[in-house]
Amino acid sequence: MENLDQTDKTILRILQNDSKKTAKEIASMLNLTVSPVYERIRRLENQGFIKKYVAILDKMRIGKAVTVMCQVSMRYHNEAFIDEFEEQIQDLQEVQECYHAVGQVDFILKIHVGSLEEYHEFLRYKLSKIKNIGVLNSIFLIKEIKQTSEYYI
Amino acid sequence: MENLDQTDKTILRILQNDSKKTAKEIASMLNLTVSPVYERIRRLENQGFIKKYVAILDKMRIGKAVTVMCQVSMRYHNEAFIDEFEEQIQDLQEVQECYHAVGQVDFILKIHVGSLEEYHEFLRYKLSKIKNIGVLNSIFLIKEIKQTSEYYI
DNA sequence: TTTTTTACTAAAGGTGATTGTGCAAACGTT
DNA sequence: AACGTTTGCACAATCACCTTTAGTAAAAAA
Repeated sequence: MENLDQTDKTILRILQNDSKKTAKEIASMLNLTVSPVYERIRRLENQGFIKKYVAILDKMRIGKAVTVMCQVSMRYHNEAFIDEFEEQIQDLQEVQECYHAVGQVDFILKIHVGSLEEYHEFLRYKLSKIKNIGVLNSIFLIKEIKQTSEYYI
Repeated sequence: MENLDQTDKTILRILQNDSKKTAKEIASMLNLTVSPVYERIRRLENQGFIKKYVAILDKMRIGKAVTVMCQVSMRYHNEAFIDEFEEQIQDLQEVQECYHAVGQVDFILKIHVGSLEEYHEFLRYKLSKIKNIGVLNSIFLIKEIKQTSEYYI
């Protein structure tokens, strides 16, 4: 019940790369009929293996030419400040990802903006407004070597 | 032709969060009928704004409990070594993302594995096998504050 | 004004999603 | 070995939506 067999894994691999594939197409790739494939997909959804289906946009096409990994360290590490930081990050549209890290930095943020000017404004008028930020370190990503949402299973 | 109007942007925002939404549902959200919505979606696909549709898995559910940002600097910065690195990264299943950076480090990798043990093996038997790697710095991500594939448009 | 473009509504045919039934193989138990 | 249970699959039928086409209206350009 809990485990994924090889067929499940193959279905997940296919859907991670193209969720528009029909149950029919997947079935013929697996030498099955539609219904077992359909049932498996529904089970994978209901059991939470598949979290959601999304469209992936071309970031250059929509004018997000600049990607930055922003490393943030807090000045003081008390719970209230941390909570406040995490809350405020949610509302920043430029922040696509934010993680609490362990090591040299406290947080790592992935930022998408249209230009260096926009990034400057993001830093100056949004990120810097959050209290208690100590060190702030920007690493600009100038080329995508590999970029996927797929997990290997 | 080239630009996105407000309707396009709303459609893209909806599809970035749930690509299973039907044209019918989107149409009713926008107070439109089905065909203009459908035509716009097809146009957004054909013009490359929408790159693909994917299923997003729950990484904990599929046993990828450990996420690491791995910062790599090369020993020598000649083109051949760089190209070789970029090629070999493609084949590493644990690497979900890899970017060429500018600043203190040369590359940033996002790694997903099931355990610290697995990460150790990844470093030892896969990443370290790549020639010319100098500094290698692992930052463990212990909590997702924000995690999406959506671009704000 | 005329032409062209753009975005829309409406309707219809094709296709896939969805569901139910039944079969067959595998497994566990007696 | 025989029986019951479970699991996974095939088949078929219905339903909903996708997809396309044709036609209309409004706005922009000539």
